[in-house]
Amino acid sequence: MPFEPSVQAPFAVAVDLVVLAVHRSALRTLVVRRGESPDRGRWALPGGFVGAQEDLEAAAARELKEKTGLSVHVAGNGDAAHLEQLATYGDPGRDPRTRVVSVAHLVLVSGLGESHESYTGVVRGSVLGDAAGGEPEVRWAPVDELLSADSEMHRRSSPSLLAFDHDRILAEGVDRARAKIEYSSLATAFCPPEFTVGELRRVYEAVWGVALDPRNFHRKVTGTPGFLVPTGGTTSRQGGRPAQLFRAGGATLLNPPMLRPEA
Amino acid sequence: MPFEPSVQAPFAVAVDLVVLAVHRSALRTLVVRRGESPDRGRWALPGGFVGAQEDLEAAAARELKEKTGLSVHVAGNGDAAHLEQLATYGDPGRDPRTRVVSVAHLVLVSGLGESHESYTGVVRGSVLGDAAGGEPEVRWAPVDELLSADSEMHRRSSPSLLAFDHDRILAEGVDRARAKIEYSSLATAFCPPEFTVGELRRVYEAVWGVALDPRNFHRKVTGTPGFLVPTGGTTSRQGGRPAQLFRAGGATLLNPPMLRPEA
DNA sequence: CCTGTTTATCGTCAGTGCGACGACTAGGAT
DNA sequence: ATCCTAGTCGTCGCACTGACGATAAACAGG
Repeated sequence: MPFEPSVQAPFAVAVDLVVLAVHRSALRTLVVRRGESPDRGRWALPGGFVGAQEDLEAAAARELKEKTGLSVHVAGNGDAAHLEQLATYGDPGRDPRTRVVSVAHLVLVSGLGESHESYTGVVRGSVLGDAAGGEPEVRWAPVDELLSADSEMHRRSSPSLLAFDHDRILAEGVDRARAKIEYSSLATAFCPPEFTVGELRRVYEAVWGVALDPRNFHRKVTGTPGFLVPTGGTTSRQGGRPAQLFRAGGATLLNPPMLRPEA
Repeated sequence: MPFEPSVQAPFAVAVDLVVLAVHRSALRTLVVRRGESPDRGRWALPGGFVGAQEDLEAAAARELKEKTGLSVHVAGNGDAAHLEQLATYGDPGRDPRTRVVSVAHLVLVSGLGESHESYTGVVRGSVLGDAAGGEPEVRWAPVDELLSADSEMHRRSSPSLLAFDHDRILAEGVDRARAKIEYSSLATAFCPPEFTVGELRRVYEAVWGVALDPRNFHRKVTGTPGFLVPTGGTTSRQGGRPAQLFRAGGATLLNPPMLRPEA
């Protein structure tokens, strides 16, 4: 009994965003407090419905722009964020209202400005007033909190912190980021245009949640051709001995990869 | 001007399948000849629309069952095929009829039975009669042909062999498979339940399109704990000295990975 | 039976890359 | 001056890989 294609359900198609940044040695993600009816008041990943003539990637970029003001150069090493498709979630019943198929996207933004004020400012400064009138509540939540709450949910079967199936989406987005900085130069997307080896190392440490040996890390990244190009300048914004500044090089794939400590 | 969610277009949601197998030292994919109006007569990836209350993965498994008769153990090392989500394609205009968002899936099936008859039989034997009445034309096409035709398309701007944007979907599916057998034990999904080291090596050679040193390959796979489990039996179905038979072990991630020759 | 062919399996050896860690450098703070 | 912090250069041993020799166990054909 083959499925009959002429009977088609009314599908809604949405995009959800896992926006990741490293701030104060923590991997953080952007969450918004829901003002709408299902899961009202819970935190959720930013997202929205796809327009009738809108490309999926364009919808994701538009949502990002609305929520953070950031532009994306898709797969481009420009001044903007990195955006890529993550996975699609379409369980019937994941949204109690109607059948919603949501295409999740992963966004990596530069977040090394350590001042908390200017950091949240990148969100505050550009959120357009939503239909509800007031500014939506937006937060850079440490991923650890959200995910450990998730595993705690498994133990005590308490409801998760995030609405819908957004825990799972976040977990898979974080997994993807953790895996991808291993074999690509994507970690530089978390850094400002110019950065030091130490700053890049702190990105890896925050994303992986491990400590890396500064000497071996330095040898590895400076020894991989095309990964980093020195700009000539130095900075001492971290204290200690001034460090060389680098830009991201042309290489996107790291071969051999950056090894993540196992344990 | 934020996008207004209340205005929602009529989306159709479909699944497309990149079904890969290794047969006669070639990586092949399952294509069906279209009998419907757009691109009628062209080859296309198998696929179909998602049911109103149907999960995406369930829809993919159903389509696979209808087209090949194969069952899937999702992420299970059982007797059946491997299925995983690949990516979602939603460009407006990718289907001239209506807005179709298609969730592509990757399926790896065991195909080492070298008899061509029994091999196509796995398709023939179980295709349910489609609405059109006759049996749909189904073919295991070597991936090289389809993709080289694709690159030829770029040179001479001739229309591609596959309908819609299925060249791109196939290319990304093949890329995923090529990348994934590098750091996971997924290559065993191309093999029957019991197989020899040489058979596994020929899978790698077919998927990557390279020649591997039999001695180093043997050392590598037998030296990785949890990758292969000897069953005790031997076989000489390949001619030459009889080889030990193995089953896939519990390990799913290979660490260190199987290295793909660069050049 | 002997020989060539095919495939499987075991070893050897040199080169590469990584983890562990010592040593030195160049700034700021006290 | 002395500590403290962070960056940078070296060294050593180990693990793994690539190249390749050698042996083993089947079959085909003379």
